[in-house]
Amino acid sequence: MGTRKRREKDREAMRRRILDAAKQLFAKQGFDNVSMRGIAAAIEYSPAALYRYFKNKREILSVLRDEGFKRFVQTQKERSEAIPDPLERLRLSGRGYLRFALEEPEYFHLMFSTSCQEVDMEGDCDGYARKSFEIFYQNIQECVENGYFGQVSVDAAVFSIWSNVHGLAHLINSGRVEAFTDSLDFDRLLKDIQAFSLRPGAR
Amino acid sequence: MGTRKRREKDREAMRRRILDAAKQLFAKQGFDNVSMRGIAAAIEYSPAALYRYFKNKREILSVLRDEGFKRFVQTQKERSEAIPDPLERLRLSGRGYLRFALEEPEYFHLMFSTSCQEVDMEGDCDGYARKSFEIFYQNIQECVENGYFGQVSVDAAVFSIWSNVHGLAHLINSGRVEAFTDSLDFDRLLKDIQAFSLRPGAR
Amino acid sequence: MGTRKRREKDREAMRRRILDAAKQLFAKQGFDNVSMRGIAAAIEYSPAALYRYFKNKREILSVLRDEGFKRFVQTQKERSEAIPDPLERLRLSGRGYLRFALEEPEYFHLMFSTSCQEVDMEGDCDGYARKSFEIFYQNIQECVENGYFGQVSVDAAVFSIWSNVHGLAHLINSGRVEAFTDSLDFDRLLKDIQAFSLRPGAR
Amino acid sequence: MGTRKRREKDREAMRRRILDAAKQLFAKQGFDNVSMRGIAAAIEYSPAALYRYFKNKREILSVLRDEGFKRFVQTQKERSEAIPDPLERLRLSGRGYLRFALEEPEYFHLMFSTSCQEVDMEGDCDGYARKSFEIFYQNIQECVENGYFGQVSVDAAVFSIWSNVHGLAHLINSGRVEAFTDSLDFDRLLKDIQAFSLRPGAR
DNA sequence: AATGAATGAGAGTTCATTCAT
DNA sequence: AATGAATGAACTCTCATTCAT
Repeated sequence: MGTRKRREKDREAMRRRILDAAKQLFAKQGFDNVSMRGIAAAIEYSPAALYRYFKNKREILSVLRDEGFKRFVQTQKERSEAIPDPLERLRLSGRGYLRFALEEPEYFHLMFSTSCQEVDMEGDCDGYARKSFEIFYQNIQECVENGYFGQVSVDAAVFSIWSNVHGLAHLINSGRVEAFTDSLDFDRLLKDIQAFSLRPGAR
Repeated sequence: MGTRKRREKDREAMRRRILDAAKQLFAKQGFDNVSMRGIAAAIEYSPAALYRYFKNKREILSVLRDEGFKRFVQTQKERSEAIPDPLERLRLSGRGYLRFALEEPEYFHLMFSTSCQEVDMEGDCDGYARKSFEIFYQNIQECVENGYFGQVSVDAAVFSIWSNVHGLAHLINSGRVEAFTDSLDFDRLLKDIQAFSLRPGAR
Repeated sequence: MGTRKRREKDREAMRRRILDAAKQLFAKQGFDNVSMRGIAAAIEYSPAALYRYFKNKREILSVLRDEGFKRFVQTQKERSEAIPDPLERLRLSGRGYLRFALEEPEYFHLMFSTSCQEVDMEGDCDGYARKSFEIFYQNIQECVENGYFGQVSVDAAVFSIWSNVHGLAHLINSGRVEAFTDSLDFDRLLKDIQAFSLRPGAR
Repeated sequence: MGTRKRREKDREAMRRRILDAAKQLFAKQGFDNVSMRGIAAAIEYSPAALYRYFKNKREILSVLRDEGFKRFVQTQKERSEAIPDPLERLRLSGRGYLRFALEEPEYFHLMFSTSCQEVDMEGDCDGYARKSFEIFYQNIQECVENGYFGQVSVDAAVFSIWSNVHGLAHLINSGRVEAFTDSLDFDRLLKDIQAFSLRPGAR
């Protein structure tokens, strides 16, 4: 029936509205400082209405984080699959990571700014995160095996490069890069940073 | 007067006790989950007593953040002043940054994980942060000028290396390094990461 | 019209299903802990559906209590009508009272444990209760007139014997008999109690 | 210090006020239908104030029940200790039970109208109840051994007589005796009822 | 200087009930 | 006839904060 489908679509749209409002608020004020009342007010519904769509406050966060990871992995995968050169793949992957962080700062915040185990990963976050990590790890491994980074353990390279891009995303999103540079050409700066952080290692 | 001095000393001691208790609790339970009651209980005073020493809860946080920055800059300065070799200085500085992040995770969180302007920087944080940045910047500049990092703009090197150590601190503190490595020798791993991230650049 | 009748029958069947579900739940969880949602879920309908059949939650309770009384009186009547010997009739009546209390504890609670006037007796409860009392009174009167209970006013015997069985029902239902006896043969105990409470009186 | 004592007295007075208000409300409206707000309103305090004196709502009930039992046992004990004749003792005890039920209907309701195990007897209720029961049991046993009640098991006599007085208290408190008798001399009626319910048994 | 008492505000959550469909 | 959506009111309980003592 058309009605049935319509219903489902409406329901999904409502969930979306709630999630979007919550996403903004969580990122802006932190999970604890956001109240169900606040979310409800943001979408101009009654607090009780939220409970028709989500079991409780925690579930909203959980779903959001899940979404974030899913979307993130998606982009990472797409970007990396086609490229044969591991170094080029790495560059793309890094740019993807950064772009995700900058374009979806709320998701990024929700995904990475709370401790890993704190909220015990109710959804598939864990799975997605691991998947994504494995792709990344493979990528680095190829580079290391090619000798591009010189004498270095895969683990060291992995966490160093991850830290690099992760930290950069963080510094940008928290306004620290802007605050401390006079550089006018932001994109140029980013490129230079990446070039530097992926510079070849001593043989 | 002796009495006067005594009074002030007592007062300072009490402030200290409160701050210490608060810091502990913040680190253990997160800022939002610490109540004034909780702090008061920890030092076995009544909640009302706290208000003789601090205007409100926010002030406690504010002072702690301020202290965090001060202490952080202090260490950074001490470590770097004596060492003539800029690269060695950089290594020390990085280790200091990391150690601070790991030993005082809540300070670190307070200082860096909240958006720059969000918490309205009541204290001198801003000044300290700038001071610290300048020292760091100088340090990198020397390295670049020495040609150690090869062809790279100072800004790019600055933010790349900062990102590196900042991101690493973050990944460790949020449990992500632990979660994704089987490495048993954590210290070894950290050393390798630093060596890699400060590897010389192509000339 | 056949349709009309069919309609009514369906409606009645639905009311029945609701009442039965409600009764079960009331007995299991207590009146206050049963929600309309709960009742609806039990019959796999939507909460809103209940309101086509009952004005509100109170009405469900009211109807149940009414039914309880009706059924109670019915049993009392049936049991007593056929038996000519008043004492034997009394025994049967007492056993009926007790059985009702034990088999339908929530009905019993609804009927007797709330103050008489408190719940404003929307239905015919009052009438039924009175009817039932009159039968009982008659019964005792005959026994007293026969001299079975010795020298005693009808009123005294009436309230004493009523108290007896009522109190016993109460003590059993609230778990107090079980809690305070080691007797294994519960039925035997009940029989002995009745025999004792209906023992003949001094001439 | 005087101050200290004063404080404690005030505190105790406040607890008393809360308990009294709660007692009335619980008895009148049932535990579930009484809100902390309601209790607070009754004593013209803020709801939050209650939590300074009691951990939560359940604790209030628990303390009240405890008090009820303590007081009840006290009277039972006092009454029965001095009297050597077991039958006379029984009469006194029964009158005490009834008087307690009528004079403190709220306590009585709280103590006996909720299921035994339902609220899992956090306080000493259980102990008091058992103590009281044992005294009563002893009393009946003596009567039975004296042959006063004729051929009957102690258990049967115990629960029969307890039921008697318990049921009577219940019927009176719920307005059912008043509703169903025209008797003008209420005290006379009670005496007759007791005389009847404690009539000697056949040898 | 320190505290016990008190409270207003607000948290998450549930419920009986209504109404458009 | 039945339902999904929605809500206002209520619940228990916690918190930061003030104030008389």
